[in-house]
Amino acid sequence: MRSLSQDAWLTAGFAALAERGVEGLRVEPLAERLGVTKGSFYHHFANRRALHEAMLDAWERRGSTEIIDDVDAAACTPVERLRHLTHRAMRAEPTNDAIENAIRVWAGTDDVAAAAIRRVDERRVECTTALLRATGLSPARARRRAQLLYRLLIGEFVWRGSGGPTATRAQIDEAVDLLLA
Amino acid sequence: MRSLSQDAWLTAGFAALAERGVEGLRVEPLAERLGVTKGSFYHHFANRRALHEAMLDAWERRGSTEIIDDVDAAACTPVERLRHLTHRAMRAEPTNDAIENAIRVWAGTDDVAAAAIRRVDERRVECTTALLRATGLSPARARRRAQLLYRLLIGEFVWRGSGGPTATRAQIDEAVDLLLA
DNA sequence: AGGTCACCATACGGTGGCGTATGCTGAGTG
DNA sequence: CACTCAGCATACGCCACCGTATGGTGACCT
Repeated sequence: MRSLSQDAWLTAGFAALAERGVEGLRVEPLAERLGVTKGSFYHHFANRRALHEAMLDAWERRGSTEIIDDVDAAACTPVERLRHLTHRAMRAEPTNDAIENAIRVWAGTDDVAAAAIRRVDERRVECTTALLRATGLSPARARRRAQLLYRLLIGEFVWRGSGGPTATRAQIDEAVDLLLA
Repeated sequence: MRSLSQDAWLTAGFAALAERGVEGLRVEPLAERLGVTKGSFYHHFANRRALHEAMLDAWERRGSTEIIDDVDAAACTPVERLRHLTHRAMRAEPTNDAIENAIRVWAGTDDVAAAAIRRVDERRVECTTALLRATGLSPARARRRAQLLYRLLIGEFVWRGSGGPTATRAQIDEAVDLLLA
């Protein structure tokens, strides 16, 4: 099947992206990892760039539904939802963290990547803003604090990636408490 | 002069690092940027790796003194110092931001870079912790909140780098207020 | 049985970058 | 004035990777 193999390349691509960043997204090493030659790659993709964009697309698509589903899943009151969302978002998943960080870095030198992560960021902040408003904060304040929380989230991801400490549940709860004060 | 030319390579290196990340730290492009050939490079450095480590060393050396000097410079009360530090640290300086981000990413695949940024992080958090303790917070709480603030700082740097909004003075002040609550 | 096509291998030319070898030049020194 | 040496140029071999061209193979269809 064609789509199956395409997916295999995408999966291998995300693994490489997590390990080495965009620069690790090279055709021949990926082929070796998959146990084939690059002849296969150029059968499924026009060129290296096509893989890149397909990956960005897949990542954005997955990143969009993920959060909303997750927030809708459990917890009823806005505050409970916010706590759930925060814990969920901050929990350590090395591969996903690394991918997100890599794409964020990638965005520094690639317009398509920048556009993708910008849309994802916007959606996430929008979602958080809505939750904060539902707890009674004014629109402007809710947005400011949503951005604050989002910076915290990014900082957590990135710091962990460069050897920093992982936030404890207590720290996360304390941060949310402070935001709701 | 030998040391002068070495510095020129370091300066060019930091510019390349800010623009393209570690992968932009290539000998021949740097040489072209400096208007010489790579023959010059290999006169000053044993190899590419030597430049990398020299840059990490220079960055860490500069990053160490910078903060302490800055905090000692103005403002008297701990709270004033904290505000000054926060504003100073968060102010947008594209090149420095980019260098810091690049080194943090670099740390993901390079042990020497990881060790360097780890030491810098530790020093900064230690400094912030001391300030927070001086405002009356308990040692444990001061440390937790210093880490919180540091995550915020990293998040600000990185988000800005990927197209996010720049924190306003009001947002920064609000964050500090929340931390001191 | 013959044809088609998805899927992959092999071989090739081209490029960009690393590191080395070697030669040139001009400024300082005895 | 001859020597030395820092500083750089030039030219080379090497490697990793990109993309293309072309051929092979097995499954599936008719």
